[in-house]
Amino acid sequence: MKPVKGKAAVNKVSKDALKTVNDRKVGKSSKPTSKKVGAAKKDPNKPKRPPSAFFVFLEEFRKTFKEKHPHVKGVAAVGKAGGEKWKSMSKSEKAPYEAKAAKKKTEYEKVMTAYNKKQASRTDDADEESEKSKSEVHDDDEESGEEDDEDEEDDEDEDDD
DNA sequence: GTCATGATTGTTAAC
DNA sequence: GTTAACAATCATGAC
Repeated sequence: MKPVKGKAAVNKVSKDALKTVNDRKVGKSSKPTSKKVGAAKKDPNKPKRPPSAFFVFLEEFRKTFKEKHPHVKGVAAVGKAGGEKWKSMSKSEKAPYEAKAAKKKTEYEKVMTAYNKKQASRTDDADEESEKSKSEVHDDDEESGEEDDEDEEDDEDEDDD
């Protein structure tokens, strides 16, 4: 179990936004306009974004990096090294990672569609349910089970390449 | 014991 | 079109 991930994912945002942004793009513009900050509400049920090609590569790179530099601790060093290597890689070298990322993206779109549908129907339902739920215990819908796409991950994984 | 931080790039979504 | 947010990772320090 890794409860930390949940929080890490959330908390990292703040620091990421603070520093990364500051370093990366803020340079171009100084617009503190909090766009989604206020509008974006966090949905624990919302599917996570798929890893980009770089992240797919990073996963593998981390393993290699750790083997080569077992004494190096911290993800910062790995991230930096991975970033440099990524830049030095040729398109053909990145291809397999991009393919994997594309696959994940497709899945993500699928899940998102289902999620959006669910949200829509839920909102609709919520309207009616809100009345009923007053007297009834709203059953968790999360149900869970519907998440379907899980099975795919089985065959996806190591694909070919 | 729990949480934030650190570093990277790509992609997405909101404006 | 622009830009902020977020995706993974994990040892470590701070509280």
